[in-house]
Amino acid sequence: MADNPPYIAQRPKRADGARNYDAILAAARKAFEAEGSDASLEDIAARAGVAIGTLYRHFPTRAVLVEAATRDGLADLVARAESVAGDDDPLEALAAWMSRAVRHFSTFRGLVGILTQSMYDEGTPSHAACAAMHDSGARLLRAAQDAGRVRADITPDELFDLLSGAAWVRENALPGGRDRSERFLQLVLEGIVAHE
Amino acid sequence: MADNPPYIAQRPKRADGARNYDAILAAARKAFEAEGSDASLEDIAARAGVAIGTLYRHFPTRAVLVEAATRDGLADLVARAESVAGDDDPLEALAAWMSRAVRHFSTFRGLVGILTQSMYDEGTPSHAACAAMHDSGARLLRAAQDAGRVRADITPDELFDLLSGAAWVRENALPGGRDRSERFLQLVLEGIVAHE
DNA sequence: AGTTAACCTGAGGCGACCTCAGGTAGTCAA
DNA sequence: TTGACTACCTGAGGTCGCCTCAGGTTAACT
Repeated sequence: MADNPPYIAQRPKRADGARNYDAILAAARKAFEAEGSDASLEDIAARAGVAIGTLYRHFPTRAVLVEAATRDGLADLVARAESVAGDDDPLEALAAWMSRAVRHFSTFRGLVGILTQSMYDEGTPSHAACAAMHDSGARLLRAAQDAGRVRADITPDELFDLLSGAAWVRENALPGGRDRSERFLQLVLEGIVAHE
Repeated sequence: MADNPPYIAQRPKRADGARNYDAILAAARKAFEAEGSDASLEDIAARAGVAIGTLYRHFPTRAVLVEAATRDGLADLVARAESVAGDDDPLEALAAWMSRAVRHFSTFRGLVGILTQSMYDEGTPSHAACAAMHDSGARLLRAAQDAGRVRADITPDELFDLLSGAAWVRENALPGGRDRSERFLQLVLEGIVAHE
């Protein structure tokens, strides 16, 4: 028990270190978006103008790099949940947030998988952020349920399953095809709303 | 246009060839189930008691091997669709078939992804089988819609999105955790049924 | 200017992918 | 049964991505 917490990347204080950290992160985001979460780390290092060892110094693991690259987005998602929490219609609030979440979950190919793993596996760099996001979503769900707008028998985990499914569909869309995740979410929501 | 069709593996006629083909397929199925669709091909060859070159002779591509390993399952799915097509309740028939499909789609990690790609990308070894399965599902959907049991505005593609989402959830379940795809499917179906 | 430790570099070992030149052995016809 | 044909098999080796580590560099602070 009490495994020491997973390593989380932090921006170095020395000027050269910080510069490289930023460059790697920028290159990583671009590469992930273009090629998915399994993009070549050596490519990322090269594009950042840095030796491979430097990349590993700052981000000892691919998971650590992914966490750093998606940190802001997840935090934003949590913030947004709090901002819509006071809306008139809690169902609208939930739906809007879910749509946002799906979009973030499918920022690049492979992200949903990493996030769903992280959701349940402590010891993963993204776990803390995921847990926070889980709570955000759970609160919105609860509010919609308390208002009688969503079936009472839906659990947060089920909500995230549906959400992940939508994100997966989105991230696996053919390059040309349009986004079908909105429709997915719409259908899912209709299976979830309370029919008086 | 008229790209030549994708290569499909076929069992050789010579005795040694057929033996090795079978051994590789058996080893591949086991490996895929244990480690997902990206299991090491060299391991598979070794476990089949065959040199790596032999594996590539029969299955020039990972996709070809996956196709061969899942061929029977897909065919079975199509057959089953035809067998339930005459059932009393077309919604029941559809639901039962979807549940089966989800189970087959998540035979091993990575399969759903391959199948959804194959669904829309001709030039993929599994495309023909996927297209056949697509039609099977579409027919069941159509029957349920004609009977007024399912909303008329659902398209086959949407059906398969939902189905893939469920399969993805299932194949990404934590080793310990129980299967949540049944519940997923149940919720999805409730968003799809016609409300009188 | 000197010291220190944070930082950077890139060669190199490992495993997986895939190819190909050369060897082996089923099969069939005579 | 024998010979010839050719489908089939083998495994060394080139490529690439992962990751480590011994040794060199330099920012930052005194």
